[in-house]
Amino acid sequence: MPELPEVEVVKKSLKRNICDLTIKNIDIRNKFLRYKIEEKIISKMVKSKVLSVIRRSKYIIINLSNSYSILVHLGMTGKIILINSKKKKCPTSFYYSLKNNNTIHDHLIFEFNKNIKLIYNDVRKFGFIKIYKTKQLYLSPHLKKLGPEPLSKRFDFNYFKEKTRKRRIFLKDLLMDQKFLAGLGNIYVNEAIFLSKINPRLKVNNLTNKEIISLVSNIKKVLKKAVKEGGSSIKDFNNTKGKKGNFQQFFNVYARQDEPCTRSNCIGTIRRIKISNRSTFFCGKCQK
DNA sequence: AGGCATGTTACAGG
DNA sequence: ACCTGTAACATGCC
Repeated sequence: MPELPEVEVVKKSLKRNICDLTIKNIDIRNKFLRYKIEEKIISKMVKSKVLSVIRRSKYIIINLSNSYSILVHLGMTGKIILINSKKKKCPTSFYYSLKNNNTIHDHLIFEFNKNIKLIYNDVRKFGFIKIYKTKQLYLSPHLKKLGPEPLSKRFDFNYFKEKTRKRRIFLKDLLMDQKFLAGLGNIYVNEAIFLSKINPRLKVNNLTNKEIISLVSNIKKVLKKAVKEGGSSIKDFNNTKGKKGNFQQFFNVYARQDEPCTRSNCIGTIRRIKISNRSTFFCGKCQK
């Protein structure tokens, strides 16, 4: 589920649905996520109110009225599900009433007023929830070293050029590096590199100015489009209401190995290789 | 049975 | 101290 667009979609929904609500209870079903949940600390959040919900990179931050913040990362398979137990038409309530057997990966349940429940579900448990003093949040090891937001003005040609002058890694590894740019993952890196017609194994110090300009532009473009389409759903549901994203319909290369290149006028075939042990998709013809 | 999966980070070696 | 590459984490699906 979770690269920048998917996390943005979840954040938007949380913003709409839990701002101003008060936490009434926190039920810890399984404290062994990526980091062990400290029951004592998390239970201190009860009775506080949600002031705001924001996103930084692939992290969701829930700011509370008690001067603490909840930092959430969804890992590979983390999901946030919202349920309104009063509304029979609430899609997730419906889903939960049907698939009663599917709650084994519900690790945390926040109960708010107004009959709203927030469930943190995570099959692989690579995700986590941590509590920080709001003031110290950005000093946390998770947020401290992150590069700029791709959709911000800080991420531009000059930044890209400056940062890559001396580096000798593959383009794909650079874009996957959260210290260089925060929020891209395997899907959107593959897609952005395709749009710019560059070979993912090009060493970054060999990028031309033209190519850098193109990459900056296409990274922003693909992320905006993906957010607009509700993110990508590879399997299972995606947003907090159990609704799938649509961006997977717009994949040009991701998971399309052996298919003809999607670029008009290109007769190439999409290949799959490994870069740093992650699947990498590109057209051997138009991404030389 | 073994490979694969939207991610991060601890560690080793340069 | 910085840069780079590798392995590990836990679970499910082909």
